[in-house]
Amino acid sequence: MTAPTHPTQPRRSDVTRAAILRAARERFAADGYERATIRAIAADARIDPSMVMRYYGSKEGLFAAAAEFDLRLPDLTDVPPGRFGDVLVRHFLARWEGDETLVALLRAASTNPGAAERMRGIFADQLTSAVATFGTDPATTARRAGLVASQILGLAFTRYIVRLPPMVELDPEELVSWVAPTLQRYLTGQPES
Amino acid sequence: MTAPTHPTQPRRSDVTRAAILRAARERFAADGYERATIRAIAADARIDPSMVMRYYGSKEGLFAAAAEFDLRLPDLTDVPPGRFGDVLVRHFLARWEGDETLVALLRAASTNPGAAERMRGIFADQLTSAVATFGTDPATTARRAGLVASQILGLAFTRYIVRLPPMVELDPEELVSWVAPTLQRYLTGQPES
DNA sequence: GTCTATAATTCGATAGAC
DNA sequence: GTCTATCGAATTATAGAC
Repeated sequence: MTAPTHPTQPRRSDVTRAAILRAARERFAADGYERATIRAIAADARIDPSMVMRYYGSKEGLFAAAAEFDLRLPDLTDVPPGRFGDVLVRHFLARWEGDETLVALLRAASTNPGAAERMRGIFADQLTSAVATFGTDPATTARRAGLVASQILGLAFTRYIVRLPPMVELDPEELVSWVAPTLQRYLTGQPES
Repeated sequence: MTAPTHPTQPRRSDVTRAAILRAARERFAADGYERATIRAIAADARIDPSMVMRYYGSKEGLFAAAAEFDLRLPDLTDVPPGRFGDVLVRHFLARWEGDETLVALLRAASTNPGAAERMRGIFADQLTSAVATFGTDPATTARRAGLVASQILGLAFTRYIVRLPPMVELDPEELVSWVAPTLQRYLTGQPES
């Protein structure tokens, strides 16, 4: 382990590691866990396949590193209660289109137990925490977060994975206007009698 | 091709074929397309792996046969317009829990292009037809069907695939009471202004 | 740090005996 | 119709030279 001459000067290995991670996210997002091969990822990153093993130990290890993800949910305490749904849909749409990591995680979660576990962690921890910040009955917090997750993941699944034509063609503003009321009710409403 | 002595007496091969299909649905539902192997399916069905190839030609052919699915959507013309959402959620929940074929299709659709194509067919054809039976503006029919699909598939994805705890623990009646109004608005409502 | 060579599996698919 | 034997390809992972 030789220290770099300057802390701001990345070592060569850091550049390689970053290139591997970027290629891995692309492949996992496009092909899913099983079909994405270390060889293909290495080819994309223009490095030798053995480097992937050297840096990440195994395919599982590589996926774990590549699928690190933070929803970066906004603090809802600053948002008018009536606009929770609107803010959340917009946030998720932007987060989704700007970072393919979550698509990779979504695809992999269907077949890879580790990916499913991470998915549960992200939506059970990060989303539940965000829902808990405003004054919801604690007894219903997890349930509300789960319902929000069901609509958000269903949106992503139909739009980015299955690519259902009407869901692909909807522009973001229309999508927001349809889905925001759903999330709003899951977050602050009551089930129908 | 020798005809059976009685039409009601299935040939031996029919029994074998049915056993293969049942095992295939189980494996595809549990493991997804790539991890489900012909060898494992054959072992479950207590037959030789080569039989699978003989009857279905290839792994793709086997999946195509195993993932045949009909949503069996009820005729909505007999349903009071205000209860469309309620009827649909109940129908989907029952259909989902009673037949693992759709779970197999859902898992496989994440990574297998053919499965995704079939998924698009099912939800773009069968569901859109059902939505079109009542007097919706034809211009919005496909969109409404797509939105319904997003919530229905998100429900299935979180409950049966990722197994998000709050979504697994919700009993069917609670689920219906939360999700029915969502579908109702997607089917008959307008987006928020 | 990087690459070559290869081990060790596993899979889909085929050929052919019975 | 059923099974044995096996091919050929692809994969993850390892060992070790440079």
